[in-house]
Amino acid sequence: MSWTDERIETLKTMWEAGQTASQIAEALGGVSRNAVIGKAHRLELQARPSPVKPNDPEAKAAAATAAAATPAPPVAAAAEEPVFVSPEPAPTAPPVVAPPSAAAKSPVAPEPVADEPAEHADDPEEDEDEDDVTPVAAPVRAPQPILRSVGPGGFLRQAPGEQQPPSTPAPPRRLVPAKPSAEMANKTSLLELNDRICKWPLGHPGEPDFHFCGKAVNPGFPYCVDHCGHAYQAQLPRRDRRPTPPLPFGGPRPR
DNA sequence: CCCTGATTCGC
DNA sequence: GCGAATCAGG
Repeated sequence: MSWTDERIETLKTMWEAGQTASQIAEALGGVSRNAVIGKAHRLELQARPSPVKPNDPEAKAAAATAAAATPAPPVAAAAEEPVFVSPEPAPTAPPVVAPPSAAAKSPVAPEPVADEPAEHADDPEEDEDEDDVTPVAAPVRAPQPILRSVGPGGFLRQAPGEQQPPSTPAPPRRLVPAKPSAEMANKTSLLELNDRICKWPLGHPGEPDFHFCGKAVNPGFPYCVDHCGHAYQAQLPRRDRRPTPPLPFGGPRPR
């Protein structure tokens, strides 16, 4: 897998939005977490809270040397660049949400299917399943304390099994770490992705109307039922297989 | 253990 | 340029 412009742009966007390297790697597909980190550094996207001490260069150098001979003596110091959070309150999604409209049409990007209001989001017996599917991405990620926001369906559902009591009063609204773009009012933005809303991208990263599907996921998958239908397709015999891989984020954009 | 990002270095 | 291996912190 190579770093196309689109992929790099997605990487930048997600990195700056504070997504973890693992999440980015998963979203991009075909690359490892390390690849993402490595690329991010090559793009000079660094400056993120790192587990590793930024201070004490000698110890770090020592450690690095222990692993492999490190000739480079660290130049002490480097001014600490404080990380700024946007002083403006984050533009949060409005409580009322219109169903996603076909905002961006592209021959490459998945198109939103005609959709009904999410009155009945889950039919438990919807099987596009196991035999002979091409796994594009699978593992579900542990939930992260990202701001919860309404999706196009109006609200988010939980499977009965994973109900969590509202023990914590009000999840504090997280301030947007960087570059909030205001015009995405109704759209599910990168910042609102969590493990239970559909991550199917609509439009192309970097474009103003780029957003994510945002419907409730097909449990166990990163996408909603509709988009799982796009993402996981039965293997056809090789001879008459369609030459169009439905990878999100993948395709080169014809301009 | 799991996760995270940082760094190095062979390719 | 790329990314696996390896590191260290949480």
